[in-house]
Amino acid sequence: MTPQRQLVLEAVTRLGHATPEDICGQVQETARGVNISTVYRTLELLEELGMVTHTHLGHGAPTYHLASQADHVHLVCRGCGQISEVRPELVQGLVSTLRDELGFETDVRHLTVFGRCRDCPPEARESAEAQ
Amino acid sequence: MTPQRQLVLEAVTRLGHATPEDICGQVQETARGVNISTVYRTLELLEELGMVTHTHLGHGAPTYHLASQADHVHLVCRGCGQISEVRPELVQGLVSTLRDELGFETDVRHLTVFGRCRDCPPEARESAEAQ
DNA sequence: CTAGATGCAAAGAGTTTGCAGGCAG
DNA sequence: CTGCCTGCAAACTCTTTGCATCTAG
Repeated sequence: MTPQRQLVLEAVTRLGHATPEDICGQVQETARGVNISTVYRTLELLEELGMVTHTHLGHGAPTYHLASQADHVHLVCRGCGQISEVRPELVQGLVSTLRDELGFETDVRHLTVFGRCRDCPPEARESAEAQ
Repeated sequence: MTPQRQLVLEAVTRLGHATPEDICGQVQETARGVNISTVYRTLELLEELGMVTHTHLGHGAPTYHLASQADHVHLVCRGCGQISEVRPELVQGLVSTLRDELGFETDVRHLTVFGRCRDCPPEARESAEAQ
């Protein structure tokens, strides 16, 4: 566990929902010389170790979470782009169904549901282009 | 509706689950000169018109479907990379819960669930790297 | 003639890789 | 000394954009 790795882990902890670039920026506030490729390599490593996970909240870069803080499902509103985290219990039904009917084990922490939130009219044209 | 657009639409129809590059290849079997940027522009247009939709089945390029054929949910196995389509009824519970509790309208056609299929042991290291 | 559509090439994000140098065991 | 880790630069994939040309109305 080198200083750089420590810093990446701290950045993920502090930021939550952070892209590799966000993380790199945060790390560089402490250690200016750290390279983005080190961040990518470290994230890959931390993910293999099961310490962080990522999910895709739109078309751009993925976002990283501490695995221990990742126990929730993401809702992304295509109207306003708002991202909410909801209790994993809300998808327990789905998870059970998939397990019972198909033997499929869902990775709940990676699950992202796209749609439209209460405040965004169904017709509104994509303002945030969340995909 | 130009010939190129017609061809893109036909390609999406024929291929299903196709990336822009796949589609471009298919189109070029009929009209050699068609450019990938035309494919991108056309897909964007067709999507605005509600004729096609896309979803993300992994870390790479998105895949496109005819909107009329897209009424299913995708399951992606992180072990073997297999993609299955399941009846949207399996997620009705989730959709209803999100609507009733949060007023959130789920876009079922865009939903992709990652996990591990019956045949892939939970421990197996990512062989297909589907994210 | 005019507007929109196309092909091409270049630019842009995001990510990965090869390599030389550095540091710890 | 050896191996892992790092920074840097280049390469790569996927996507978008600017521009000149073409074509249908």
